[in-house]
Amino acid sequence: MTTYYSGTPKAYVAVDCIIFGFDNNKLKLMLGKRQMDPGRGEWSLYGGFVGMHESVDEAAHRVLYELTGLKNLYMRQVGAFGAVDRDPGERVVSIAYCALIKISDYDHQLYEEHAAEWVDLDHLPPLYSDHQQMVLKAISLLRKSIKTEPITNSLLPDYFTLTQLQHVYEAILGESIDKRNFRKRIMSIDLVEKTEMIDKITSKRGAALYRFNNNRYEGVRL
Amino acid sequence: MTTYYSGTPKAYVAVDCIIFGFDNNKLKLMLGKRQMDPGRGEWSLYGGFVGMHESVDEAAHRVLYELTGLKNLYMRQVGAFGAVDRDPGERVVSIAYCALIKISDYDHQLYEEHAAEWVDLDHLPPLYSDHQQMVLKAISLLRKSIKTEPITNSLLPDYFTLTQLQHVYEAILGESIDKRNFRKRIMSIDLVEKTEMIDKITSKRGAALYRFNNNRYEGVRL
DNA sequence: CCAAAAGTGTTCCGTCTACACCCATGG
DNA sequence: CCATGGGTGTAGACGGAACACTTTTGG
Repeated sequence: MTTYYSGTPKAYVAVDCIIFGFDNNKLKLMLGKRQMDPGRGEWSLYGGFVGMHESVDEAAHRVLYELTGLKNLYMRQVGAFGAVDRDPGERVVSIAYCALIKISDYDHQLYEEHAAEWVDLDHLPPLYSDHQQMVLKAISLLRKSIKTEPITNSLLPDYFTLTQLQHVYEAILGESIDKRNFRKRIMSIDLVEKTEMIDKITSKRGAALYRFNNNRYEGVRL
Repeated sequence: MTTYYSGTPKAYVAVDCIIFGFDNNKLKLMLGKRQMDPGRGEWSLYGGFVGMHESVDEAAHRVLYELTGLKNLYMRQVGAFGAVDRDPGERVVSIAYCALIKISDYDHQLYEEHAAEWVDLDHLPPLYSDHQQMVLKAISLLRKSIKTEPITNSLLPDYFTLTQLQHVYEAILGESIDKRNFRKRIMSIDLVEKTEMIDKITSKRGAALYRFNNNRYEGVRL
């Protein structure tokens, strides 16, 4: 071990995961009650410390994996949070990551192990430390990226109806969208393709199921 | 000092500043040669370690102040960089910040003290560690934010011609813009106001000098 | 007198928006 | 048979893009 910077103070470096899911036409956030001091019992994002032999990105993926059993999820850095007293007692700099998961893929056994809950985004409880700021920033980023990146495919199951897709857009943007205009836009980018399957669960008539085709959209706006 | 997290490893936390200026119709980046090991002599962004009694944001402002003598500059977090071996020898997580400064305000005595140089953005030398990635991400952010935030007022002197303003946009966006369309857009948002002053330096005929009025643009697109 | 930069409008085209009715079916 | 959600087209408004000539004056 070299000692180039001896005398310089170090800090704990953590990651916190803002995990979004989509269910019942609502955006949900995965929260848990903190199981360690300080802040035991408060609602909190899932997080963990960055190990010495993993990058910060890897730490975020690891934490998410430990929580959900899922790998290769959409994850994106939200930002570093470094107020002096953001953690009571110790100096912890935390790097927030936003993740999108398909709730249907989530291993439900893990709910109880981690005391995880899906909380409705517009009924958030008070959160530990600066976690609320992290969530707000993540939502703001989501709203921007939904216009240029195909992030919805991380939230929906493999097959879905156009109405479901529209609901995802509406939940993220926080506004309702005209059905005909929405379908026109979606069809003009060739983001999805129709399948032969029909969903009869949510409607009597039945709705065509679509899937994402893996074209990327380049420079497309919504 | 409490010891909630004893056993957890710590890391050095640093900030690095991507400092943009505008001169001679070009975007410039302030670089220096590293004056410490490791990497002594390599081209590098300016950075420093985060102290225990300052937030990460404050550390970034402090580093910028030490370098330029300027306070209250536009600064924006670019992101955290946390590869395991991004710093040779020690584990350093660095948080990059983008700053915009008016080159005319810069105290030129400080150039030599810090061996700072303004380097043309499209002739960047190889940079230390992951600093090039930081720069690329900062440029990408700049391109996005110029459409929604009045960042140009951080790059131009208090009084400027519309042609200068257009050159800033062109330099950041990396493409040329139609003069008439540009002026129409700028006038439709009321971003700037005409003054009685006339600049006779760059043209024989003389160009009207404008200044920013401090309206912010809310939700405006370019 | 001419080179060099400032300044100024119009037309066209594509995109976004608003808007309402019929369809299929399970219960 | 009716309630429920699925599916479809058009017209008007708006904003962005293309485009060229006149003005002023220092040298």
